[in-house]
Amino acid sequence: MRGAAVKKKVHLRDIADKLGVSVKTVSGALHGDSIRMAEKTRQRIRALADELGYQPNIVARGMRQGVMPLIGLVAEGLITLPFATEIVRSLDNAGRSYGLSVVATNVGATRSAEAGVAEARRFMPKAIAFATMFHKAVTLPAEALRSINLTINCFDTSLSVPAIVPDEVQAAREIVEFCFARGRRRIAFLNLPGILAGSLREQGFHEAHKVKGIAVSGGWVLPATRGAHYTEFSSSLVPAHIESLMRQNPRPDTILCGNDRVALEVYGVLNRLGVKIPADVAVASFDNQSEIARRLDPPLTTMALPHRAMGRRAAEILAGIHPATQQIERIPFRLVERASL
Amino acid sequence: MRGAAVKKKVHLRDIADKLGVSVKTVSGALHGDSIRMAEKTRQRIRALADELGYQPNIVARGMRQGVMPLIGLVAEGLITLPFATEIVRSLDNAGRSYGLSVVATNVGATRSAEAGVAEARRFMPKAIAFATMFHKAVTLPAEALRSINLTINCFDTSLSVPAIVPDEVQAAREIVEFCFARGRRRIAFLNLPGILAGSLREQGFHEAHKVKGIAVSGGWVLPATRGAHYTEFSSSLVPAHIESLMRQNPRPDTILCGNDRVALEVYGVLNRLGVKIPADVAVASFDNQSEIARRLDPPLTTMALPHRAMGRRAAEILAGIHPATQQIERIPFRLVERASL
DNA sequence: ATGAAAGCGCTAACAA
DNA sequence: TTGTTAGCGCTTTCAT
Repeated sequence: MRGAAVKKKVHLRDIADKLGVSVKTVSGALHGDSIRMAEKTRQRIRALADELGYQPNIVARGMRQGVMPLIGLVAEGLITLPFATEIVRSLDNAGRSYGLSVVATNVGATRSAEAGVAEARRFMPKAIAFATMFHKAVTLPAEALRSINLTINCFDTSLSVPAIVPDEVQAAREIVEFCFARGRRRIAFLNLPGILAGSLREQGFHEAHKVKGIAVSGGWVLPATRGAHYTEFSSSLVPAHIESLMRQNPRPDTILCGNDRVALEVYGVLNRLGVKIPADVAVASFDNQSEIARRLDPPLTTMALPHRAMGRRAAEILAGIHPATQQIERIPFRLVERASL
Repeated sequence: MRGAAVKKKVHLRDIADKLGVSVKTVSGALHGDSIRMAEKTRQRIRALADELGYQPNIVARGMRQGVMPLIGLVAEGLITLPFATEIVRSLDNAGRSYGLSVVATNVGATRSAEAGVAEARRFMPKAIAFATMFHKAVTLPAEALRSINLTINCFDTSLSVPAIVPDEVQAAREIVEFCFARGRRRIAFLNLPGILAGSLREQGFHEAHKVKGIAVSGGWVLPATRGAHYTEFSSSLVPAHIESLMRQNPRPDTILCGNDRVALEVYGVLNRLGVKIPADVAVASFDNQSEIARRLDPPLTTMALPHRAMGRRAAEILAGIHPATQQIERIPFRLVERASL
């Protein structure tokens, strides 16, 4: 019965005994030692190993070698922005193609990054990554930093560890250029105040205008919220700004939103005002939080955060396949064209 | 320098040597063997261990004992419904209080559950859980099932493994009762066709009416989408249904939505029709996908999926602290009262 | 080209 | 009460 063969745990020892060879020979046949070995012996060994469904005990191997086939992932604030977990999924997926699994641990309000890193280290992972749920600068304790091989969606201010982040400036440039290509010329920007993504996107916004030789209308780059930080709780300025913008003459032909949640609010206000999207005013945004963006009416044109690509690239680096070449590697957003622009 | 002491890896051996005792004594002092040991010896050992920052090598221990302090989490379809990752976060958090970390692996379209379980098993976790991103029945291969200690957000049709799921029937009953308490009597239900949560919620919907002796209006339990399954892509029936409902006389005083995304669409249509929420018609829903529910205007009253509680309870069971007592354990939703009802 | 033996760091029998 | 020994399953010198 084949099932039973797979069930019973089979060790190098079993294979060695059945074949009348030593344990070391079997070990060598299955991994390294490729050159110096009778091809025939190796064939026999491999065949039997397959038949018995041999799986090396990675814990034993880990102890011997001091490394487990793991990526330690220390993630900050999984609570707040769950959709960034696409990074985790992608890292898991890509990691597997290099034979690595993921041990994940959450840190945040109640738990320091240092504690998370220490926990990860105890499993002797091949590499440790620190990830945040939105793009930001962090300053990690030196002690922790020494064990971190890569930061994802953030960079340490010391720049002593390679980082992978989304390319916010590119994203803003590209969406603005797309507006221009669509014949839009008067773009208002309801940006996210107080966060890194916001200021970088604003930079790209201005750059694109400059390149095209189009002036940014005064007073049309506005904060979507009152608080310094963009949180669920900060009071929204969207209704006030949109109402004011719609009263102006000429009024904007496009509202660029700091993210899809801002866009969700913008839709609400425009709806109430009877302004048609995109006939009267186009709307575009950042993130591609698909739950929102696809379901809005009309569906929202937005720059998709490259979370999946970031995870893939991170796995490459962590597996040591294709090391980081720059301190901060910026991954481009992708334009998702829907009906709102 | 204290930092250096923590850096250099310290072994039982080091402590034993410095104190002139045997390795076994140190091991015993730090864990089991509590009774039969000179309290003084133990104090000395503990003190030195602390000072040196001793951390047992869990890989070595794992090899010896055949178990690693891990929960293997095999999760299906993290892609589709990222907000269910609250389960993972909560499991991670609660697991840690029992000294367990989480190795997570995603399965789905490209990868069988069996493969995921096999991967998890190789790390010799204390227990393995299988989780899905929405509530459903699954039929896992017998081979995999044997290694699974708990299913989360799903149950195997064989009922041979304990399961933790959200209590959909309770949720529907409770929200309907809340409508009644608010004086609402004519509730239309735009439900999710073809999924388990939908049929269970429908059951609760009817039960609550029956208990209160209020008749369900004929033709007011309607599918939100055309497709048998609720996916992003199935064509929505929301606009048609809402328009039709609003034309009736008497018309509903409440729209209960299959989930928050349906509610998002309902808001759009009601807005367009100039129907005020909740003055003209109240809206309520299920899930509490906070990105949506908090941000809608007015904020949405909804039954929150108990993902966090599910993760906590799962950790208890997996850690063996408080074993499962029933085949299927149903965790109650929580009413989140906002302004839409 | 293969085998024998040591040892990764820890815990569990068995002795003392 | 403490020490000694063996061994978890594997890889890696060192012999053969």
